[in-house]
Amino acid sequence: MEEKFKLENQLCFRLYTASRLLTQAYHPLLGEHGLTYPQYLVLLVLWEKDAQPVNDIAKRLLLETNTVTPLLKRMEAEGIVTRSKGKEDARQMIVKLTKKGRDLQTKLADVPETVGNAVLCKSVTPETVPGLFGMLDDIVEQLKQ
Amino acid sequence: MEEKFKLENQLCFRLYTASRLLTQAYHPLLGEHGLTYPQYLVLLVLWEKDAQPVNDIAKRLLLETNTVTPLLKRMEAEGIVTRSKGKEDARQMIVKLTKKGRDLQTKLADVPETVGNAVLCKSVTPETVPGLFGMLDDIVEQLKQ
DNA sequence: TATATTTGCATCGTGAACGATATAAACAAT
DNA sequence: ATTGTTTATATCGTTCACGATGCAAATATA
Repeated sequence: MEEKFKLENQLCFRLYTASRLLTQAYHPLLGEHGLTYPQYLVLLVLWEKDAQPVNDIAKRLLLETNTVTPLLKRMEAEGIVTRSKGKEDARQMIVKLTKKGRDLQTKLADVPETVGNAVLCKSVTPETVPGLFGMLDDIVEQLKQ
Repeated sequence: MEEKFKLENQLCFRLYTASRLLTQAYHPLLGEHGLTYPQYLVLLVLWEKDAQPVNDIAKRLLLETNTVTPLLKRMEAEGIVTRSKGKEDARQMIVKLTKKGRDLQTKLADVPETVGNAVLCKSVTPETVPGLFGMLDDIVEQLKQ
């Protein structure tokens, strides 16, 4: 009854903490450009492929549309994206980058490396990261059911 | 400019997703008893050591007190904990488990194993988990600065 | 073609997270 | 003792997450 409830034995608490702290490491870099971390994730998706419906963005990030919709509306208010009804399917809202949204990619060019360097330590190195990625991917795949 | 911005190359996105999905796995088990995952974390802390000030709980969870305070007030409203001014230091709020809070430990006895089994997969096994824990702990330690 | 179902998105409510700020108690330094 | 500083917690505002629900467009079925 004791050991299994110890915080040190919980995978979830570690993931939760590591995720929060690493997200915080992005904060000063993104905040400079008025972005939050989830908004940055949306940009990553749109930089890969512009003009996507809300649903595709949500699926890519494994989020619900009711999380993504208000987030996109804030990004629209900031002039980073536009949202317009789909031509062939009027239910869809197509999200497109504005020039400002595209230009952010150049401005944020150093972010991945800066954050990447911030986490490098004894057991997390270019050699061990692929193994870590593999385990996290397996966990995600397992839990997507 | 391309590769480094790919979602698949982001450690943070993996941690963020794995954390969210694993937390979701707790949801049906905890919701049955009216608990959220962060509230469950507070219980883990108090089951280890009852009667702690807000600050000690927050530090243990690496959270700010402005996150923990409203959370504790909700738990107090549910009758899971009590909050009372400290005797020797009147600034502190000492958080104690009620009988209901202590009894939850018995009721939630199966939770760690149930969730633990849910994440087991190819690359995440009793043999590999210590390595994963080590890397996540290093990341957390690194980012706590 | 009329009706039913599904799909895509939005709205609403609740509970975190967290930066910024406030307040009161404890402690330190005159 | 008075003033200043630190410490412990609380309050406020904004932004996620996410379950539940609503609605209109698309699609399937009768």
